[in-house]
Amino acid sequence: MNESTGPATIDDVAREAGVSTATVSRALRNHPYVADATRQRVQEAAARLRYVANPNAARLASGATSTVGLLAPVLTSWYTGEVVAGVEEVFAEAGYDLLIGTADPSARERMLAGETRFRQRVDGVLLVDVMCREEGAVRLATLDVPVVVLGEELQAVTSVSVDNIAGARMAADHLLQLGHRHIGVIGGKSYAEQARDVPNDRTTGFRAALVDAGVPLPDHWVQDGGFTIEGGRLAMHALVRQPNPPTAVFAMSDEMAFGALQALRELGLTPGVHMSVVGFDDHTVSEAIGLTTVRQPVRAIGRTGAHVLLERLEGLSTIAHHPMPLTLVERASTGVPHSMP
Amino acid sequence: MNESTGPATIDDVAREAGVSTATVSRALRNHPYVADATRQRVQEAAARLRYVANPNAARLASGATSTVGLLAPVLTSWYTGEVVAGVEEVFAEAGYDLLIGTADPSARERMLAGETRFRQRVDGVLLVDVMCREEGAVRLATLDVPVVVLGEELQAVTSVSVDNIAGARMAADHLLQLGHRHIGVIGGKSYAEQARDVPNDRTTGFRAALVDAGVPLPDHWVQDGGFTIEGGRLAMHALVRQPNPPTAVFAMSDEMAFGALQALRELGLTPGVHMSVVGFDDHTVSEAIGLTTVRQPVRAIGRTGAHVLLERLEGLSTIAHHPMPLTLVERASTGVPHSMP
DNA sequence: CTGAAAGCGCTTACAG
DNA sequence: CTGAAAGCGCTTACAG
Repeated sequence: MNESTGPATIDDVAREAGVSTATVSRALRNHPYVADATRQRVQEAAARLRYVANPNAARLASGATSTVGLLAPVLTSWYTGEVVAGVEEVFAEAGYDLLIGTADPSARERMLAGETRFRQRVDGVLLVDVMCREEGAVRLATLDVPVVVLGEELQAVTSVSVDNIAGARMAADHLLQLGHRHIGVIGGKSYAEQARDVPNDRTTGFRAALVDAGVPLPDHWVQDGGFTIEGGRLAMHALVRQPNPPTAVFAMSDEMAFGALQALRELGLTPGVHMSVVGFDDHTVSEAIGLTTVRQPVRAIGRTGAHVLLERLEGLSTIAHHPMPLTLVERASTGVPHSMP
Repeated sequence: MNESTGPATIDDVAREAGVSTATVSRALRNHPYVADATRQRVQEAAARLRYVANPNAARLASGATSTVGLLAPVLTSWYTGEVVAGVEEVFAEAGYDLLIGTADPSARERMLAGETRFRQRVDGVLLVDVMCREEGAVRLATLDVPVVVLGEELQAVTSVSVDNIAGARMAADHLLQLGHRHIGVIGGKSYAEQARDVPNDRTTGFRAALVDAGVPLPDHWVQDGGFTIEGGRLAMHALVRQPNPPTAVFAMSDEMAFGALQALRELGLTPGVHMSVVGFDDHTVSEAIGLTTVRQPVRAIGRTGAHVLLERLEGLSTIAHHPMPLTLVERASTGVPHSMP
C-alpha cells in the first residue's frame, strides 16, 4: 500500500481516498460542506494508513499554535504544582499543549512582557501569582494574545482569585472564638508595603479581625517564615523563645505551619494544647497531620483559570473576575488557650 | 523600518542585514562557515527587529521536533511530580519542550506504543514507572525515537532506577537493629505476582531481610495501603486492631506512612514509642513530621533520566543502566520496641 | 461539496 | 563563506 518511508502524510491519504488534500484536511477536521460519504471514505483511508496530521505543519499553515503558556514565579511549591495540574487537565482535554515557564519574582518585568520564550509560540497566557497589579494588567491587556491572571483581582484583564483578606479573617476569628488573645503570625516578605499581594492581604485581614476584637498584635509577634517549611520552623522557635509568647499562631501557608509544628515537636509541646496553629491552603498532607487551616480550592483555581482562558481564546467571553471560595477546616492543631508547661 | 504587520520574519532580517535568508539561518544558529563580520551584522539586525525564529516553521523544515515526551501512569503523586520537575529543569535548559501524557496503568500497551499523542511530535520519550519489563523494553527499542525508562533496570533500553530490594532491606535492618521482632508491612498491589515492580521488589527485599534474621512475617501483618495517605491510615488501623499487633511497620511510601501516623494520632499512640514507622521516599514534609524513611534522590532521578535521553538524542551514548543511591534517614518515628499502652 | 494552487516561515543540499 | 531554490506538510481563500 504505502511504499514510502516514514509516517503517512496528507498526500498519502488523499491518494488512498481518491480525493484532494484540501478535502482530506476538511474531512478530518470536521468542517461543514463535506459530503458524508466523502468524509467517511477519508476517515477510513486515514485510519488504514494510521495518519496523524503533523502538528508543526498544521500550525505553520493555520497560524494557530494550539499552545498556551503558563508563567509562575516559583514552580516548586505545592500550591503552584496543584494549580498547574488543574490547568493541564483542562487544556489536555481541549487539545492544547501547555508551555511552562518560570522567572524569579524579581524578573516581574519580563513576566509581564510575556517572556521571550513564549513569543509566537502561544495563543494565550496564564499568569500564576505574578502580582501585576492594575498597572501591570493594563500593559498585559495590550499584548496580542489573551491573558488570564490567577491570584489577584483585576479590572483590565480576566482574573481568578480567592479573597485573601477574608480568608485571613476566618483564621483570626477561629482563634478568637476559641478564646485566644495572644496571637502571633508567621508570614512572608511582601513585594511592596502598599501592594496588594498575598502576604500583605493576609496580614491586613488578620490584623483587621484582631482590631475588631480589641486584641493587639505587637510587631515582635509577627515573624517571617519565607513561605517554606524550614522558615516556619525557625519562626515558631523565635516566637516560643520570647519572654511572653503567644498562645496561638496563624501561619500564612500550610508549609510554614508544618515547620511550626515541627518546632513544637522539637520543644516537646503539643499542637492544639500548648500552642494552637492554623494554616492556609489545605495541603495534601494537612489532614493527616491534623492541621486546622483555611482551605483554598487550588485544583479548581487552576481549572477555572484554564476554562476562562479557553473561552477567551474562542472569543466567547469578555473580561471578568472570577472569585473562588475559602473555607475553614478545623482539626487537632487548634484548641482553647493553655499556658506553656 | 519594518512596515509589515506582525512579528519580523527571516526575510525581514535578511533584508535588514543585506544577506540571504540562508545566511541568516546559519548565522543565528551558530553554524560554522559564516564570516564573523557577517554573523555580527545578522545578529544586530535580528536584535533590532526583535526577531525570534518561528519554531513551527523551523521544526517543519528541519524535521526535528525539539520536544520530548514524558509518560507516567499517575501524574499526581508527589514522587512523579518531583521526577517531572527534575526532567523539566534539564530539558528547559537544553531548549527542549516537554510534552506530558498520562494513561492509567492498565493502558500499559498504549504507553509502550508511545501513545498516539506523541506520534511525530517528539524526538524522544521518557517513561516513568511504567514497568515494561524486558519484553516491553525490547519493543520500545524498536520505536523510531530513543526511549529512556525510569524506575526499573532494563537491558534493551537505557534505564535509571534505584535498587528497591536493597532499599527495603535497609528499612528492615533498621527495625531489626532496634530490636523489633514483630514487624508489619503496608504495601500496594503488584501488577503481577512474579513481575519485578516497585511493591514486589520492596516486599521481596523486606521479607528476605526478616528471613535472614529468623523473624517471621505472617500474612495478616501485610496490609494493602494503595500508595495513598488514606490507604495507609486504614492499613494501620487494621494492623493495630489485631489481637497481637506488630511493634513496628514498614510503609512502602511516605504518603502511606503519613496515613499510618495519622491513625496512630487518632488512637492516641506515639510514633517511635508505641509503634515504630519507617517509610520510603523522603517526601518534602517527612522531615517536619519526623518520619524515618529510605530516601530516594527523586529530583536527581528525573535529572539523570533527562540527561541520558539528551545524550542519546545527540548520539553520544549507548544503552546503559544508571543506578541511583538510597539512604536510610533516621528520625523520631522509629525507636526501640515498646508494648502498647 | 470539491480541487488546484498559493503560502505559512523556516532549513538544507547544491552550486559556486 | 554565501546565495538561489526546493521542500517540509499542512490550511485556506478562490473558483467552480
